[in-house]
Amino acid sequence: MRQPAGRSARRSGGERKPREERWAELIEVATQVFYEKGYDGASLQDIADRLGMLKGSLYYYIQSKEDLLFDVISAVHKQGLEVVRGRADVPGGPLDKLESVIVGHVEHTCRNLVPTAVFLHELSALPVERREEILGSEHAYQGVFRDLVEQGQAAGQVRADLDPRLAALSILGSTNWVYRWFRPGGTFTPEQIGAEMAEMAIRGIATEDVLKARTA
Amino acid sequence: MRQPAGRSARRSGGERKPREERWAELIEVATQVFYEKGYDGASLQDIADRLGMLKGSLYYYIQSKEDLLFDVISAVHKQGLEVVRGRADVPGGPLDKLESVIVGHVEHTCRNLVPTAVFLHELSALPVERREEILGSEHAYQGVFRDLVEQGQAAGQVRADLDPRLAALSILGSTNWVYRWFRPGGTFTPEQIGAEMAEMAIRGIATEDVLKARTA
DNA sequence: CGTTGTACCTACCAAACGGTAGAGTGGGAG
DNA sequence: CTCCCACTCTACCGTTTGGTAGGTACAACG
Repeated sequence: MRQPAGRSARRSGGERKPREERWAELIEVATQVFYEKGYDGASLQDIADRLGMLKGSLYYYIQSKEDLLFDVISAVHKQGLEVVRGRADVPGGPLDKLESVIVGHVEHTCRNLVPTAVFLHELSALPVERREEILGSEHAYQGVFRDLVEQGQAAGQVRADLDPRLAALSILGSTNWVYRWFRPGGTFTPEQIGAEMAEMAIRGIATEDVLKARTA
Repeated sequence: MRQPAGRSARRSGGERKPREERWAELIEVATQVFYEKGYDGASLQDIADRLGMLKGSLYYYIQSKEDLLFDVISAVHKQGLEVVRGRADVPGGPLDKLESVIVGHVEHTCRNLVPTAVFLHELSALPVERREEILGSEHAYQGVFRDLVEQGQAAGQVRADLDPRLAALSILGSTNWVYRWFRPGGTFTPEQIGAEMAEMAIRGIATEDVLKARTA
């Protein structure tokens, strides 16, 4: 099949959309298609079909398929990073901050499930340079968590024998994994999930003193 | 380019390999290629090239590309499940079992990094029926963890207010995430990582009593 | 020596892929 | 009324894809 050719004769009614609005639609549709089929499994034909557009017309908006993935991923990553960094600035001790960060991170993941899944799953489809352009060479996300763990250790609130990087990766693992099982309308709300996960994570790394104070 | 045609005239020397040995090579190469390029991004041409074989010849061994992915994934999943189930039968209380399960799971992941990554990353490339054929309809892996959490609660060793499924998913998240950052020869050995992660996970869900006893 | 079966090659398909060039087409501005 | 240009379509390209049909060299066996 060269081109569908069926739905030609100009989409009836002919509601023309302005550039910005159409671009937003493109990103949204592309995100959804990448989510369903993966980057390599998705074709520009799929995306164009859902937009009621022909494949070639997409190139009025994009330069390449890869650009599309890049835009999808960098948008959601930037957004998430802002959330997490904002939460790290909340008043209180390191553990209070960490709690806020975890809750914020989980909520953001749940509320942006599809783009987040694309980010976490398809990042590897980008060439290394563009990947690092997004992540920042020293893994910004991971850094926020690790820094808070270290601050917690300095304050005597986190077990000193713990490796901060390992602890950060453990917490990031459990929270990032959420994108694989969370479905809106399930048993728990994003807030509940965030709260429970924060509780587990913090108890997992805290010193005895903190735990006693926390329970009391 | 139709076919390379360069290395024709029958692979010189002509060391013929018996079926079983060649099959093992195929699986190993396919696993590696799927790991590097993803299932959709990998082509049978890639795989055949690395085997020093022509694309068409692969069909002497397989029926379809999908079969290859299925075999890779189901093998490593079965193996991992055996490890985890075996560890769950270790003598001791629920938390001792859970600790052993976590350590075993992490070690297995680290020692089978490439196939595990393919399993966790490309499972979604399989059609639902075959996916469920592997996982078992009620998520066998997750079940092991959840059961242990519930047993822990029954024994008063795990906080009663915790949702067992959520706890299991949290633990599975942090341990499964390991495939994304572990590299052999890094700072930590699989044993160390397993031990630390088990410690964090168990402290995260245990009751105060258990924690006091654990420290002492 | 002839037969048989294994393991691979040759040569090909139709379909789909990402991408390009250029021709409309309709609405808004002058 | 006209002209412009934002936006989409038509028609195509070269390449690669998963997959197939039939042939062939070789070793083992009777």
